[in-house]
Amino acid sequence: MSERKRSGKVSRRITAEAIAEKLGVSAMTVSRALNGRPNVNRKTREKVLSAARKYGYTPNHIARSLALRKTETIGVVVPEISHSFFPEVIRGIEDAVYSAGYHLILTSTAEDVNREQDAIMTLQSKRVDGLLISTAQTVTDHSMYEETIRQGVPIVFFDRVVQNIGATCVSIDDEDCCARITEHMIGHGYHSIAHLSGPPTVSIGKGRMKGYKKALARHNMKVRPELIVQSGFHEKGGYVAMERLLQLSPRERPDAVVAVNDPAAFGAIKAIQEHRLRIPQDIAIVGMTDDIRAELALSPLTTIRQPAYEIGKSAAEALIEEIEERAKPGRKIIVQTELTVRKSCGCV
Amino acid sequence: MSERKRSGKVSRRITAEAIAEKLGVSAMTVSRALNGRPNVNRKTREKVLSAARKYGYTPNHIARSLALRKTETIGVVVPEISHSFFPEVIRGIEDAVYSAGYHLILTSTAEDVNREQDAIMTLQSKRVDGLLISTAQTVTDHSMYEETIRQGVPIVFFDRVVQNIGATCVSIDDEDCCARITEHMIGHGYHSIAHLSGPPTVSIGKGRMKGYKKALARHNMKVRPELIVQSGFHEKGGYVAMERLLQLSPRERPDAVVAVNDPAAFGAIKAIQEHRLRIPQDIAIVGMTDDIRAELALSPLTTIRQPAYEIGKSAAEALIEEIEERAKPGRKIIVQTELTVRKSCGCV
DNA sequence: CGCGCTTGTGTTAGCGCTAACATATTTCAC
DNA sequence: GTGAAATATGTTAGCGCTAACACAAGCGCG
Repeated sequence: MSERKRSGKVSRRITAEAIAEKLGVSAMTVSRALNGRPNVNRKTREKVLSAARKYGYTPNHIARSLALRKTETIGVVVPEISHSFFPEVIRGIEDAVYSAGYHLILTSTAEDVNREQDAIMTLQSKRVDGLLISTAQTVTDHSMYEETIRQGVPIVFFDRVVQNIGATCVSIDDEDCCARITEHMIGHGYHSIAHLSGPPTVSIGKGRMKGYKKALARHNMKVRPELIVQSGFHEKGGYVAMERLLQLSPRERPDAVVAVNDPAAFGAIKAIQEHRLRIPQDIAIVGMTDDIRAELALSPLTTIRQPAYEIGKSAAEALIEEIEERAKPGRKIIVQTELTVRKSCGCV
Repeated sequence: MSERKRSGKVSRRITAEAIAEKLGVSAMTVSRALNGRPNVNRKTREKVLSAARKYGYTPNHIARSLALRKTETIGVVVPEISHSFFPEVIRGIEDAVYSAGYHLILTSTAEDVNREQDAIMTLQSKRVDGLLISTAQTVTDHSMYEETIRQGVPIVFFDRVVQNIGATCVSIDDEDCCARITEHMIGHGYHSIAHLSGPPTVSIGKGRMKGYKKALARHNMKVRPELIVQSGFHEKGGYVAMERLLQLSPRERPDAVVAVNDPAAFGAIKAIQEHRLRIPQDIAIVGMTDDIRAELALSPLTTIRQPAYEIGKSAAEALIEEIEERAKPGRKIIVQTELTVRKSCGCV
């Protein structure tokens, strides 16, 4: 029990062992008292607790994690944090995680595959007990996810999910959503409905495209390939894609647009307005997500409300269940959505 | 070197020591090779690296942290994550932290003092190397911050800062900002300018109030107490506060409103519209923050752009400098702002 | 009154890593 | 070729905690 420290910088922090020494008990007794384990005399426990308070003891979670081989921390990997969707998801995650006594290491990948790989690696180094991932747009190789799971670290995907590798996925039913909102447009009597689509590499992009086509098919409407333009998930892409649609001759031009999400819709709205067309009279448009800006838009955007908070919360809860082995991985959890009708679709 | 594990659950993960054994070298050599330290034979280093790759070795950062007494992790405490300001700040933090090789544990307090205390405690338990804090609205007792600093954990406050306890603060010049935008209103010729104020317990609330009064004073305008209503930082408070102002008799009623931030302004706008008053003709209004919704509002909101990303980035950079002892704590870092003129003030 | 049982506590060792020191090997000047 | 410096590697111990086992004392019970 050497009193020397190796580095000059002496840690001011008191350890459980130091408290033990002061009280003339063993470190183990202190540990037991502090963690509320049984088999500690009431008197002893009180002595320990009051000493801990007195000396400002903060348990060293790092040492604890090393000894117990668990960190009570989960890693979150999101593609971005700027827009309203992910913060809201994170809020849901935070709440669930907090009440289960876990913590949250947040990494964002800026939609970059390399950064995502990097993030997953370092989160593993930090020995997170599990991972919550929404994939970057360009990810196509899933081997790292599989490897992570094989190493015993459960993953729950949310929103942008990866099916078929045995991990639990939490998302909305993209296909159904998009079909519903497309049918809403069909119900309005539009007959030339365009789709600004997401990248086909991402589950959401694929699912929504499928829903769009399905809705058309159900009403015997032809899919016109020139009316499907890939916009991606961001405003800028929506703008560019819409510009492209507006180049079509007036006869070919769509009278309605189903955008893959709200930000893309905002971009499209900007393009439509620049062409001095009216929404919804000249071109109606709807989005999906319910971005906080949707209500404020010049022509308030009809959209599918995607309950970001609930997605985050259920994903976190599912992950913690799997970490604590109270549930098996590989579940599909669908979060309910609802159509939020405003004006951009042509309703009142 | 017992081969038995205590728990049934055997860790599949390979350790540096296991690699050492396989290669017939010592654990130390492996450690040196992996960490790029000098004094390792080139051949040996390559052997180690390729073995590490081959066996899928992930360094155990927990053990490393324990040995080195540093975690390369910083704790972030924010009051909320839903609105556009904090996500943007976090993005700035994330970028700075990522490029310095640190990581980020995020906690949000929901504006609750107890949750904040709790968060700081557990972050300390996790032995974060430093803390980035934006205080909850209701915090008045600063002893925990001081205690944390005394324990050797640097804190950098951002946005909602705590002065005079020796910690570095990163914020905008609240007083100056609010004075500028108030003077902008005075320049428009409004002579009955109200202020929706933040809570006086928070640096921002105090500073902006001061700026508002200063601007009036500079132009020999009287401060009329009935025109100062506390709204807090959120939409709802803005709405309620504005309702109160609208109860005033037409003679006393303000012709312009300076809101403490954009969300409060949005609440106020809602109240104004419900009273069928026009913005800016009947009542002009300005905010501060530049919320993403500001541009989209019916009468696009004139505001002071508060560079959230830069605030996050400089705060994180400052903290890391202090952690690495390249800078001393107690600095005041002011981030520049700019007036963003739109329509709600009466311009154009 | 000796047996097992419960309760309280201590001891030992190990989680996986790395600093500091110790030792072996090579390099090279003169 | 010899001593000193430079390079490469090993050994020991410790970061702060806790599981597993060991042990001591007090308990009731037939």
